[in-house]
Amino acid sequence: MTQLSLRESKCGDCPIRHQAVCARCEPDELQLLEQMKYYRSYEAGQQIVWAGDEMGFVGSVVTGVANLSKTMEDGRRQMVGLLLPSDFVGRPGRSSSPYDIVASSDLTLCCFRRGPFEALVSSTPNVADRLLAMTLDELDAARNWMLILGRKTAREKIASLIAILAKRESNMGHRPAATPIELELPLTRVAMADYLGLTRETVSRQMSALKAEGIIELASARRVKVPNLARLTLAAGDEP
Amino acid sequence: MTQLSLRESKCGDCPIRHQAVCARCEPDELQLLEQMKYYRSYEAGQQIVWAGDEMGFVGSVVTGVANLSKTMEDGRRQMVGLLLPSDFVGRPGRSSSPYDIVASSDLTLCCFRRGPFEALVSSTPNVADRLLAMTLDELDAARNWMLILGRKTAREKIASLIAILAKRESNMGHRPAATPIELELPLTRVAMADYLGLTRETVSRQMSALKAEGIIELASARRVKVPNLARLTLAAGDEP
DNA sequence: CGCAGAATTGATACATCTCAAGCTGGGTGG
DNA sequence: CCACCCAGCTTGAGATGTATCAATTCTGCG
Repeated sequence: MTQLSLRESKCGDCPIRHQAVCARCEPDELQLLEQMKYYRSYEAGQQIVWAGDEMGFVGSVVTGVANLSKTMEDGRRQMVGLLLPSDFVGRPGRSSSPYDIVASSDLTLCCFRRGPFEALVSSTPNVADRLLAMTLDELDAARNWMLILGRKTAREKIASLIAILAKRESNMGHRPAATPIELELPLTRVAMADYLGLTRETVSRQMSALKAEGIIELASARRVKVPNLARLTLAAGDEP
Repeated sequence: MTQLSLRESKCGDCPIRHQAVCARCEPDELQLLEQMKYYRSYEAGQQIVWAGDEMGFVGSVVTGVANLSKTMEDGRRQMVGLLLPSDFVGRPGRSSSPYDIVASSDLTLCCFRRGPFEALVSSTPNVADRLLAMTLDELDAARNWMLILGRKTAREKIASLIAILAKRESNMGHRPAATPIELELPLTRVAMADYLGLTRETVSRQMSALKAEGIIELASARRVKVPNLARLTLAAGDEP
């Protein structure tokens, strides 16, 4: 972890430099952030914040995957946010999180103490603008997710989730559209169930069904290959 | 409509002056908005924007209720936003809406052309800040809604929706907590079904069930009385 | 009064959940 | 090196909640 902090101490080298909340910053603004920032690391499965807890910082996911979830008293849980590298954690203007935040995989956050960061947002339109744009994007994502939760079948839900991850994966590598895509699921079956409003058993069954149809291939439970993204998108109930 | 426009032409008299995107504006800023703004009126059921359409304006709901929804090719529809007075419509930085926008009731919008509004957002931190705060609130609402869609039973879903509307209603009137609340549902049964990811028949049955249990009373299909908000909240699966 | 849209109610079908058993793969200790 | 274990995953059989299909019954309104 210390190693990581050292390696990534220069914002210029940061892997999320051009997607995160700092994306539009000019060199002088970046320097302000550089002075404020510090890294935190978490292991897969580790709880970062409990719903209702005080949360003294905000930050960006640098590497790894985290998730936001809500839990009912009787234990039913719904994931409400999936945070991939460059996504923002925490809310300026509020000191506690209404969600549980958990590291789905090993995770590194680039953090800022809340007070100083809020001051920076007020004084730096390039940060405020980027934060607004990111929040609006998240709202769009949440609304697409609502369509999945409310109206799609279990099969379509699974296909939708894999398609989302596959698209993110294929954008990273700038591949041509028709190439097969391979990816490692950053979620357990239970986490997938919590994402999609299903049970673990239904997730398993639908994964097996998609595999039997040749829409996905499974090297292991977590390693998925998508030979044809268009077919997967079709199975997800989305127009290509 | 013309009458309405005239009546509401002064921002100082506007019913949503202190909740909408203009809430934090100083008098001089308000004057800028005052010059830019214009009203649009829609009748109940009227389509405001089709998904994918060009949308040259943004605005605030002044009176009435609108909804955002997504529709799949086979006709399945999921509502993804319920816009009540003071809520913001449209997204700065994007010229088309990814959602259908429909007036659920007779509706008045306070509109701004997109270009000038975006310029104003850049130059007026009081507007930008308020817009960020409103967007973050909408994101929270969307995430609560995701819990409803993904994990609640039909009965809990109906109770949740009525509770949301009842709370909004009771906040308006500043009543003491224990008073019975009466409200007019701003949605048809079909719209409720689209909100909750159910069918109209299931909505009807669960409404009847809640009525039979005395958790709600129905003067007509649309007029609901909640004798005891705590009981309704309990039926919604939320902690009081 | 009578019509049309909205809402309710009933009977049945089906997708997903629930409960219960196995399976698999990777780590650990004898 | 093998036996065991455990968490994660898969599969099966039956229960159940919601959708679907099909009548009615309301309700507001011309």
